[in-house]
Amino acid sequence: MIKLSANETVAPARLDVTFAALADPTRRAILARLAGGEASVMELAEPFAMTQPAISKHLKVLERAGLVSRGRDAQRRPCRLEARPLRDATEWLEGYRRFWSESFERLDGLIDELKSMEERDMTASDEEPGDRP
Amino acid sequence: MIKLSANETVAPARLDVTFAALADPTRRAILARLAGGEASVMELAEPFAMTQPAISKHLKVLERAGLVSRGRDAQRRPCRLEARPLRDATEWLEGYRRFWSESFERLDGLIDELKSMEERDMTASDEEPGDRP
DNA sequence: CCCATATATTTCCAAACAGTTATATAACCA
DNA sequence: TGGTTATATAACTGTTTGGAAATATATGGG
Repeated sequence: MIKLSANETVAPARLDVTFAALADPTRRAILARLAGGEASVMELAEPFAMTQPAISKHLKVLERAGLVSRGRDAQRRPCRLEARPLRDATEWLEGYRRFWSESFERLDGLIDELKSMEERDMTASDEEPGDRP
Repeated sequence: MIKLSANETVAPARLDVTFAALADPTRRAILARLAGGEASVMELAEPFAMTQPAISKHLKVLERAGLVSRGRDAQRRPCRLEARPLRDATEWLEGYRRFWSESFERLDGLIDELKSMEERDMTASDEEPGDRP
């Protein structure tokens, strides 16, 4: 099993907003776009058949979820990907890896070993009862 | 980068319902409970300050998302965890690993190598433009 | 058959959501 | 200053969601 110590858990409310933010294809596409670098609201809105205020709303959702941060460049408010909540979500999902990974034992062993090599800076927080398998 | 071939992508609509299902703490707690084995609706409802129909609704959401399947045991409808959508969600998130994993290169190399050892049986499907970073 | 148990369905409500249009703010430029 | 561009906010609308309450269905046991 992947061992996640107490201070590596994520507040359930944050997972709520993270998963909710990811549950929309427009927002996932925005994240995908931002994975290629910063972009302005206009640039982000361009591929979509949607008005600019709608995109601004989506960005606010992403911002509230901590998935996007914004700067200031003249009248532009460039958006940047903030992947930290994605890591938290991934780690929550990793708790279920054994249910679908056939070579879970080996894979987990290696991931676990490598995890310990990374420096981690997670904030401690509580978890609803049994939110971890 | 983690290489995901075309037939390993997941239909965006499925990610929609998967992430939406995961965006609720009650449903995540139900999944956590099912990670310990099958359970009836009554057993699942017991820890919550919520009526049985509410739990049945949550189960229907999880079922529509493919996260839960159900059997029949007399008047009980035991629920079982189906982790396949969790794998799909995890794999989508893996596409962003390089944005938060410091030792991404090494870790990715190993995961990728191990991935190729697992037998995969994914259905081919399209993806919205740019839904992958 | 009647009854109890387990679960599902229906109806209703309030809140949240995703989108629109119209308007406001903010920063630059001439 | 006034105009233009970029973005945000407001007000409105239709749809979805999470929950309660009541009722219906299904299964097994006397």
